Amino acid sequence: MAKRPPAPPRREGSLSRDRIIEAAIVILDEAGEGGLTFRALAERLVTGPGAIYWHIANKGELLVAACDAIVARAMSEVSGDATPEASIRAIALGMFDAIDEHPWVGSALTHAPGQLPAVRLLERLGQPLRALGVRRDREWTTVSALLSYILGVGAQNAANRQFALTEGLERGAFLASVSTAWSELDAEDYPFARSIGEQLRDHDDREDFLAGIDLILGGIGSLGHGPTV
Amino acid sequence: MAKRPPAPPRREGSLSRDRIIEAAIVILDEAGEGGLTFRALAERLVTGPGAIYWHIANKGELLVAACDAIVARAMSEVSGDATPEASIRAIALGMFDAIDEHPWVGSALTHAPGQLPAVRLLERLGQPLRALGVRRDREWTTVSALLSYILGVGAQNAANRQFALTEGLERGAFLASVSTAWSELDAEDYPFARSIGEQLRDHDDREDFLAGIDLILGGIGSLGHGPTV
DNA sequence: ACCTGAACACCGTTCAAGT
DNA sequence: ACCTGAACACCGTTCAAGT
Repeated sequence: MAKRPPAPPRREGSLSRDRIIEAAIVILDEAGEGGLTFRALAERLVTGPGAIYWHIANKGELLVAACDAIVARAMSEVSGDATPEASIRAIALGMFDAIDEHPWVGSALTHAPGQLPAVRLLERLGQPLRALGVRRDREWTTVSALLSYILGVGAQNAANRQFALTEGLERGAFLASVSTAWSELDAEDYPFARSIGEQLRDHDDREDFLAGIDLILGGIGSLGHGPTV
Repeated sequence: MAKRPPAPPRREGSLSRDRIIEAAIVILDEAGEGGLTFRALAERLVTGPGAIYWHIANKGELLVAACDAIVARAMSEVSGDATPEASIRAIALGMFDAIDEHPWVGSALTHAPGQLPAVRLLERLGQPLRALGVRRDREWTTVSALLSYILGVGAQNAANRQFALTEGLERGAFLASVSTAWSELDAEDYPFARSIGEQLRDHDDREDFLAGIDLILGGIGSLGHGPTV
């Protein structure tokens, strides 16, 4: 008689890397970075903390994997666009919106330098940059600037959200408190910060983000693309 | 007979906010973010962990204070420059170099949104931006873009260093490993990343950073400053 | 007023033991 | 092969007790 097959089909509830990552994303969305612990994860997956280590090396790898799942999804949803500039805007906005929906991705991306999630973004930005006619020897510098800007905004958005969540403020209250704090700075040492508080109070993060992208695109455009030096 | 004065002069070794911050900076420089614990700090200051809480509310405040000390120093060392563009470059480079020397500042800055350290930087950038003739209603958008870029590069540099430190690699080895990983990516899905690995391997972080600043400045310049719309 | 250090409520990670 | 859960070596923070 044949023995039981050595690898019986997993039962519905069995653990897997993907199920763990999915649960991690839910926790991160609900409770922020501080909420993701192996104990909370184990509870949600109805198992012990040790079980998770069979599928994932450590917390860092889990964060990168969760981040990558979001970035991959976001990038796959970006549709091709008419001009290279429009493509770059669309990719950047896709990432912005993904981070807006999952703030923890902003900091996770930054903490995983050179790893898959960032590479996905880099790759998507690279194609339209080539189409723009950026010189080969300036490709790295140029994508790198775009990437740094996108990650910079993302990380700050993440920090803002985290701060507001910790303090128990919503966005409006948070901005108001910062704006007030700035307006109370020393008049002699901080004239600019004092005067700009108003613009801070009712700005639009998404518009500002896009304006920054356009500044960089403007800089790329004004460089000229000829074979100079 | 007069009683002992109620507040005798502190003995040399007594604790103070400043001494704590200084010690924190030393630890952060030597051991990175992970090395800063209240126990390590207490040991260095020859006291107990509880004593520190008399002078500082919590770890977050300590990090912001340490970060602020570095930023204040860096900004005070930036000298006034001939043109607004040169000033902005000098401020940005001053910050870059400070983060290069104290990588943890890169992430600390990002995690303290709207707080004093970032405001110092914002203030310094604001003056030359006005001199550049940026329209009043675009001031926030413009400094914000510069700030996001500077913080973005800073946070990534911090992450790179942290990663290399954790992995026990120096910069060259780290770049080589990333470059190799990229060149081994799927040829169909990652043509750009594969081809750019070479430029990554021997790039200069400081030059790239400045090139990004110049792109943004170029974008600001090409906008025109007139009273349009 | 300022400091001490034990104690509390957590972490990430490991590992013998089970199935 | 995969899971369990106690145990280890840490954390940040608190607080009664000291000076």
